[in-house]
Amino acid sequence: MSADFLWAERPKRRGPKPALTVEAIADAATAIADAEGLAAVSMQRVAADLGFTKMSLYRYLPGRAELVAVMLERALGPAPEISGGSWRDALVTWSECLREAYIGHPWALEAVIGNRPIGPHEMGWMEAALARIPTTLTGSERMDTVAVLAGHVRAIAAQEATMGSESELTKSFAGHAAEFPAIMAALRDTTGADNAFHFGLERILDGLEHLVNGRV
Amino acid sequence: MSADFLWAERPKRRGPKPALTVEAIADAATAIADAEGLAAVSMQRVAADLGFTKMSLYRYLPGRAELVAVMLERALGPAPEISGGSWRDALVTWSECLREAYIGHPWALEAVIGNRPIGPHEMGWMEAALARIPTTLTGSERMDTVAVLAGHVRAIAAQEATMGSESELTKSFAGHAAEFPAIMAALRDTTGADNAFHFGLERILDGLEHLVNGRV
DNA sequence: AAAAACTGTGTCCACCGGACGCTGTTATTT
DNA sequence: AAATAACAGCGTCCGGTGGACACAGTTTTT
Repeated sequence: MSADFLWAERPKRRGPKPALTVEAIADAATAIADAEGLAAVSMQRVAADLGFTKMSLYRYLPGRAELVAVMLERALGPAPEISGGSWRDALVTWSECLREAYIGHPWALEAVIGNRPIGPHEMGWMEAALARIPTTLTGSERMDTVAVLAGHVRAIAAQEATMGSESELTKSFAGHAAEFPAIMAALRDTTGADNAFHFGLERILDGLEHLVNGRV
Repeated sequence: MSADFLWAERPKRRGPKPALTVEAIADAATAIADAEGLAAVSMQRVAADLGFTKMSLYRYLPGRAELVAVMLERALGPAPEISGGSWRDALVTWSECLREAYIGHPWALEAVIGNRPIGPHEMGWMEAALARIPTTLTGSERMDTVAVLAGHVRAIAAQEATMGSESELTKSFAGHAAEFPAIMAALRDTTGADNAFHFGLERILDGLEHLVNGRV
C-alpha cells in the first residue's frame, strides 16, 4: 500500500458526480468496526450499509488496506493542541488524549500493527509530542521518548482489551494457582483499580525527568 | 475460543495412530508465519506443507484461532530462569528475552491482540517477572509493572516492524518537512542507532527504582 | 454535437474457515 | 480370535472474502 494515498489531495474530476466520498466510506466502516470489530469490516458490508455494491467502493479506495488506513487517520483525528504547563504535564495530557482515541476505537489497536504508511494526523500527533519534549535531550532521545510514550498508550490499551471483563488471566489462572506463586501473591493484595496506564506513565515520566535533570 | 485447549493435556486415544501432532502442525504453521507473515497461515497452506488435506487438521485443532494460540505459546517458549543479580538486572534480562521472542517471530505481535486466552507459557513469563519485582510495591503495582514492561517490549517491537527498513516515517515525511518542524529538528540530530527499546527500558526502570527507594 | 472521462454494476475468480458424512484403521472388549 | 466402538483422514459443500474486468449510463470537456 502506498503512503501517497493518505497525503495526496483528491482533485476534482470530470465524469458523473461521485455519490460517495472516501470520508463517508471510512465513517461507515468505522461505525461497523466500533460496533463489531475490525474483522466485520468487509467491502461488502460497508457498501451494503451505504446502499451500494462493493465494487463501487473501489472507485474511491485502491483496496481494504487503504480503507483501514483512512479509518485510522480519522479515528486519531488531528493532534490535540496542548499549550502551556510543564513539559511533563503536556506529555501526560498528550498520552491521555491518545488513550482516549484508542479506547473509543479499540479496533485501531489492530490497525496499527505491521508495516504501514504514516498519515498526516499520525504525523501530527508525533509533532505535537516532540514539540514539548525538552531539547536537553538529543534528537534520538526525543524520538525514542515519543516511541515509548505512544507505545505505552497502545500497549496498555491493548492489554486492557485482552484482559477484558472477567479477566482472561484469572480465568486461566483458576486451577493452576499452585504453579504460579508470585502471581497468586500479587493478586492477593490487588485492589480492583485499573491503574496500569497512569502507573506506567508516571514511572516513565519520572525516569525522563531524572534524565533531563541530570543533563542540566 | 476456550482457554482449556491450551491447558488440558491430551490423553492417549483409541483409534488409528494419528499421523500428526498439534506441535508438528503448529511448527509448520510457524515456519510459514516466520517467512510470510501470519496472514499466509491458512489451514489449506499448513496442511499442504505437511502433505495432508486441510480438514485433517481439524482432528487436532478446533479451528484457526486455537492454532494461532498454540503457535504463540511455542513462540514464547518457557519463561527464562533468571536467578541472581539485582531485581533491576533481572527485569532487564527478562525484557531482553521477551524481546528476542518477538524479534524472532514478528507475527506474534499480531497474535497477542484482542481478547484471547492466556497459555501456560505466557503465564510462566508473567510469573518469572513477578518473582523478581520488589515486594515493597503493592500487588497492584507489581501487576502493573509487569504490564508496563511486557507492553513496552511489544510496543517497541511493533513500532520497529512498522518502521521497517527505509522507515515509513521518513518516507511519508519527505516533502512535508515544513509542516512538522519539531520532527525535522529531532531527525536532524539523530544518530541512526535503534535505541528506543533500551532507552525506554532504562527510563521505566529508573522510574521504578525511584518509587521503590521512596517506599523504604 | 462529439468525444473523453468517469461512476456504479454485474459477473467471475481463487481463496478462506468450517460443517458434515464417508471409508478405512486400530485398540479395546467380548 | 472375533466383534465393536472410536477414531483418522478425505471429499464435498457452503457462505463469505478481496479483487479483476468489462459494460452501460452520466457528465464534463472539446
